[in-house]
Amino acid sequence: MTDTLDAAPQTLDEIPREPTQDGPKVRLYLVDGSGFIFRAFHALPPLTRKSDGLPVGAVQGFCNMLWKLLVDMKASDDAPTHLAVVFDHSEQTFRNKLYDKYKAHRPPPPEDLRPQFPLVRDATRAFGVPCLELPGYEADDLIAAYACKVRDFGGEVVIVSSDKDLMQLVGPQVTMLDTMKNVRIGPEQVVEKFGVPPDKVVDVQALCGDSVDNVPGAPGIGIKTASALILEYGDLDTLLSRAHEIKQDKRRQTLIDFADQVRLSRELVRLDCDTPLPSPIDELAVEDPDPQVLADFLELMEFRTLARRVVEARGGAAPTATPAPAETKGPQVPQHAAIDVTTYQCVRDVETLDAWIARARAAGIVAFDTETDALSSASAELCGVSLAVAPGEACYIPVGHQDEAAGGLDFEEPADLAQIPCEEVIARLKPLLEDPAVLKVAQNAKYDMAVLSRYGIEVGPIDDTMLISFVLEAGLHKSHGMDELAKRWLDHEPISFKTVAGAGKAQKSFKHVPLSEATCYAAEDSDVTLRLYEHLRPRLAHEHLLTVYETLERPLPKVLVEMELAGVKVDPERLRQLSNDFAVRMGELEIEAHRLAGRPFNLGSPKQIGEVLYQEMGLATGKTTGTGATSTDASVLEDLAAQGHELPRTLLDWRQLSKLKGTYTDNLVAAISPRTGRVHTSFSLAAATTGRLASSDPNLQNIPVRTEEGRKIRKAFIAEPGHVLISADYSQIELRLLAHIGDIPQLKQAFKDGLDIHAMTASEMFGVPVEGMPAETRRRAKAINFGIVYGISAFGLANQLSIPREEAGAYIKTYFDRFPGIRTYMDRMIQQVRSQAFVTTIFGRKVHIPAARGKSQAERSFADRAAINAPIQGAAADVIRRAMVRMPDALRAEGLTARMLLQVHDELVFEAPEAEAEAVIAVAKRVMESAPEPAVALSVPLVVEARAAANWDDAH
DNA sequence: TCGACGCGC
DNA sequence: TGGGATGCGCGTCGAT
Repeated sequence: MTDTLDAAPQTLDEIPREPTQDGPKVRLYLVDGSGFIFRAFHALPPLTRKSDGLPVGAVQGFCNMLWKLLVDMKASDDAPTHLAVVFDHSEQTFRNKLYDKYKAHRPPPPEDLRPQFPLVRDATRAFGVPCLELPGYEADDLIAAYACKVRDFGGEVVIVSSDKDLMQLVGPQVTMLDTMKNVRIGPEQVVEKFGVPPDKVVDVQALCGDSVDNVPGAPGIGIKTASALILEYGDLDTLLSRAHEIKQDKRRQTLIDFADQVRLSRELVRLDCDTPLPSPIDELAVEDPDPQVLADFLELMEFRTLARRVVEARGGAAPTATPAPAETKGPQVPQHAAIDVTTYQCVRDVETLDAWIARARAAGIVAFDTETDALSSASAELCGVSLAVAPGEACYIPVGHQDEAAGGLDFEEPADLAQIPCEEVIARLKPLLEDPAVLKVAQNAKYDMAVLSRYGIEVGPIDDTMLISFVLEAGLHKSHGMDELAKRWLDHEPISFKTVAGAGKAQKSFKHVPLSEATCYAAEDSDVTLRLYEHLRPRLAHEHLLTVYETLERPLPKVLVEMELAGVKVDPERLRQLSNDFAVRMGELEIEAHRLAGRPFNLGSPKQIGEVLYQEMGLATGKTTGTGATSTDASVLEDLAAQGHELPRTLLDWRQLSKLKGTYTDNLVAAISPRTGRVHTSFSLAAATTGRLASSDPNLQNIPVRTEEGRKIRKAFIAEPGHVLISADYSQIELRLLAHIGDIPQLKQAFKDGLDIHAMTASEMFGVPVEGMPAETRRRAKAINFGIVYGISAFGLANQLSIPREEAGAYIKTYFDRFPGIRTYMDRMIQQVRSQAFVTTIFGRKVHIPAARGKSQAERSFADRAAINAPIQGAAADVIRRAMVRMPDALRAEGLTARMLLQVHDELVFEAPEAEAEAVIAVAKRVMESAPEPAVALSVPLVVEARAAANWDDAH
């Protein structure tokens, strides 16, 4: 191989495996990754990836720096034997326990920077360099710990950073390197900066403090004074104990008054050399990057210049052929051996468990899945956890398996069910599942996160194969469940749950499934998940959907878990009373209906209603259902009632009550969790192709609101004592987005002027002034506005407004004449869906509409309407998702304890202490109205209306 | 398991 | 030509 990287003085074989052994001296380069990201972000002009607008400036700066370092290193006399990039883990460290204001004023990282954090770690790995990070510690502490260790073994350390906080580590064997300014920092440079040698830097920093990190220090003392004092008295303790000797009155008093604060400051700035090392030093040995992995990464990031440099440095020619178009090439997918469930391991002792955890850490990635004894994550108990560290390398860790209650004539030998105690498993898995340096992968991560959060584990960082599939192929498949994905991509049919647990009446809880079978089933799920991840994840970047995934999907499971676990309080007494009331009135209506029909019949059966109305009473409207049966739906019954018939009205009234009672009152009471006394819905992220969420078990997105009777149910949604419910909803969000997307000047102006949009539409269409406009005129315009969003036809509008079809057709024609931009928008979408079979939202979400390739005209018409609607409905869904992602932090930043409980497509419902109501409304409005920014600058304002009240109906 | 119906946005 | 003729969900019920 002529790879120039091989020309480095040491090859892998010569690198000592143990730094303690005799042999070539260790020379460790530690790159301050976190410091570098921020520096690159602020120093370099903003750069976005051309294909999809993903901000990548800091990643590019980082890659250039790392590449330059690797090249320079080889040429230099002090080339490293070992190398790692060190990252901060979380905002909470032991320093926050010492001093709660430590780094408290730090604003959250800029929005453009956040998606780049994981990418920089990807970059590091692509260059074949280990990433180091540790929960509860800053990068500086890890750097200190490694530096001390290597130094004590007689090795050398080069810290690639310009952070002054690291200068305390400089010494004969430890230097710093500022690659951006290309300067070395040794003891001399430290004296230049602090006026004292490195071993006194901590004392000086303790005295002068640091406003950026919120280290208090002593007021009025800066570097000059501090270093002079330390030089005079020798060290900080001596200075403080002899503070009374200081001549200057003010300075003397300051040091006496603030002695404790200075000592605390010293603890905050002193780096901890005893920080545990996440990886042994010999695992940091310099290795050449895998050329293919690196090339693939640079290609994905579209760093063409750097990619060319890397190829040239290797001695190869720069690629001359133009790469194939992105859509046709497809990313590389690794090939693996077929799935074999007999190879999985059942983990039943801690040594084996620890070995699996170590393998996961070494791999830096682990797929996992939780097995539970129930479907609802809010109540499910853990039965076990499976892990996969590589394709085919998976295990199952049972924790709650039991013998089935031995009853009757069961003489079978009791199975060996020895398992590691649940608490032990949780305690050992927690650090792994929370480790920022280990990526977790799950299928439908929300479920596992909800289950594990009740065991005190906050899983992260995490990728979700279901959401990746959804981003790539929403609309192409009805479900993105694992079994379907496995069949589609791995050509493999996983063991079904039914096979191991049985079905129907005979179904048993997973905890009663024998361990051997449970292991095959559970471990296979993790194995499949990991393989799916390897298959699907590369496509995100390749198909320019990484930003959609990172911003609109990946952050949401965590947010939704919090909402689902919070639940919403309902008043069971009120609902029971309503239910009784409904039942009584239904009984009366039923008697009345039987009397009118002349015989008893089932009011709940459309078929029997048809017999009574159409055959026996001879009524007719002619409307039929899809299967040819005569329809009895509400619009038909309304027509018949309008003709003066009594029975249809009775049926309509009965149906309304039946619906309310059957769907809402009774079931909501049944849905109250005995554990929390609240109702916990489940939100689905991958249900509606447009990106809307869906709610189920129970569905809290279709609680009645339109009728007086229905609103009684809404009134049963209440807040805890001393709290209020707050409802914040977007006003006309879909029409506003249509105005923006379709670029409709009159609509945009009307929204900017805050006009009544339906009245303005009516005025524009019918040429009547808004003032004194008849209500009916406005109603018609409103129906048209909504119809347009849904791709309505003249027939549909005629039905909606009960007007002749010709008249409806004329309205639509007038509408298009007045707002020609809308016709243009519709035609554009129809053309796009017919040529590509998908449309996109302004945020980049892709909605596939395969019916556009359908055989029948009906199918294609359907596709046309979906194509008109999807970019609007989808953009609205994207907007509220963005608001939801930011909401918890925004509330917390204002010191508010309010919680987000529900999302109803254009509405968010919160629960807050009464005293917080106003502040919460302000935050909710701000976050929701600015949600599109900075990704999209809308040409219309978004307006959110919010109210607080004791129940949902009054708040809405 | 399916279709009809009806609740929401 | 002419049938079918507003988007996206979920839950209940009766009929099969």
